[in-house]
Amino acid sequence: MFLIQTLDLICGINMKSSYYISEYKMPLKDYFIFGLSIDCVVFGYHEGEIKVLLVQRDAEPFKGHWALIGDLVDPEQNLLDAANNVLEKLTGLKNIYMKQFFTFGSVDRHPLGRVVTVGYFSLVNSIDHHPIASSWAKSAEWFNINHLPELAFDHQSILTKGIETLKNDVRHKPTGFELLPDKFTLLELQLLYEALLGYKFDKSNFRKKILEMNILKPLNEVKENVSHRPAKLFRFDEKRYRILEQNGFSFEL
Amino acid sequence: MFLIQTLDLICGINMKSSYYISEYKMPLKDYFIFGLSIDCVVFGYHEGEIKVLLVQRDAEPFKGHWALIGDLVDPEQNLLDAANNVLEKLTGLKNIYMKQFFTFGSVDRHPLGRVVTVGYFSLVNSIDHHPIASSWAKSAEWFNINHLPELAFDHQSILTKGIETLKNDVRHKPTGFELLPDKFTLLELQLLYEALLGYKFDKSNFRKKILEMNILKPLNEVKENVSHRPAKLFRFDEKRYRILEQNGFSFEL
DNA sequence: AATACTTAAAGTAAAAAATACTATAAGTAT
DNA sequence: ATACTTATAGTATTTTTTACTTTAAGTATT
Repeated sequence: MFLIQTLDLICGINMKSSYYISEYKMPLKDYFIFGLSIDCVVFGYHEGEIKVLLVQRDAEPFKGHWALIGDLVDPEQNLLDAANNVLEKLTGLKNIYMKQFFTFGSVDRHPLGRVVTVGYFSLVNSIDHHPIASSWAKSAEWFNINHLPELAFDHQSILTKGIETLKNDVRHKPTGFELLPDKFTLLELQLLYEALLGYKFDKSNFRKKILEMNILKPLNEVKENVSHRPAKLFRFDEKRYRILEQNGFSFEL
Repeated sequence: MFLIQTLDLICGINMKSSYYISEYKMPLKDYFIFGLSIDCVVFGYHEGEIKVLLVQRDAEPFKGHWALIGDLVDPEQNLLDAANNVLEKLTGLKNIYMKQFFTFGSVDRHPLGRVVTVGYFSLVNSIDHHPIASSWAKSAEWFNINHLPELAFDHQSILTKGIETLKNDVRHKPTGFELLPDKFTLLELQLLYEALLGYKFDKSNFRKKILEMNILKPLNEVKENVSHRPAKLFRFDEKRYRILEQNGFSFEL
């Protein structure tokens, strides 16, 4: 499948300029020296705060610094598969919401050579799972996105861009639901959106607005073990949302 | 700067697992065989239609098919520089609005090997400039985005994603201005947005809305050579927009 | 020079939506 | 039984959006 070994041969029969515009400065195979990695911004939500999962490096360079979870991509692996693998290895979680948000490719960003990294973010509701078992990281921790430590490599800019993308998505798509447990109350939803957007909603109006959208499926259950009137539980109705979306509905809060 | 030649040496002294999580299946250097390319979706606007610039391939594979403009990235070149180069080589245009929108990395997407491509889109107002001079393309043409020919490689999906991103951006950011000449009338702006969004605005209300945003600078000039009352010309005031944006203003049409 | 025609630009009333606030219901804890 | 907490429904006011009307300012024609 990979023809790189025969590239020079191909070039020999004048394929050099047949694929692309450039007059190449060097043999075609010298263009095939990029490394590709995934860096994953894992968001969680706990007690009114948006968190991000970081691991502490136990090896040089940047020993002791915190970093995003990431890994080199195997040349036979698709990007999204690689991203899912990275997350699964660290947290054991599968089938998590994942979204590619930006690709970082500064020439100098990595000491090993020209490593281009694709940034993904994922939204996780079970903030407890993070069994760390890695040869290069000694611990993993959730950090409030407003109180971050110093990060390794260019992970600060990756994280910043990831946060920016999340905050932007949240305003126009029902993104946040992935951060809540499957069943949630309207107040829990409101508090999440307040944390994400950074401002308060009027309780009554928030309820009205979100219910009128018709994207929540009411369950015949109520919150248990609360010392006050228990609230009804809802579930996000993704199917319905997709239908509404196709008919021109747009989610706005 | 590039340490790839010495990677195996490094691996020899047990750096293998110090950067990343994985226990690698093969020598580290075998991960550095990716090619990286840029594919650029060039949007234009002419007589009420949104257009995209395509070139026709004059070489196998996909000879005769239309394709996005693109090229391999030089290992010593930053991504955005590479994207700007691609555009400049084909159109001669510099300092064009460019935005990275998605990275495509299917294992099988390219016959030369594992080539990951970063998708950019650009917005161009001078739809006339496209002096084609290339060894692999015989012509360049603007296509209405609703009437596209069959495309080479996976360019159909890249283009689709690019169009989707543009249409999405347009609703929440003042993106479209780059498609108009520097000075424009309110009706011209309205017609552009109608083409981009696919529905009509009430003229009077559109004017009111956009002027109240305070992101247009009125000029002391009017449209010339028209056979009716000439409209005032405006210019997009990007500086002002940035300030408003930081204060929480969000562009919505 | 008067008239017709086209588009610009301003204004206005009705409808809809967002907002702020009030009242009541349904549960737990003491 | 009473106090307390949160859920849930409702309503009146303000603001925004929408649909429509009127007037102004230019060109082209007769």
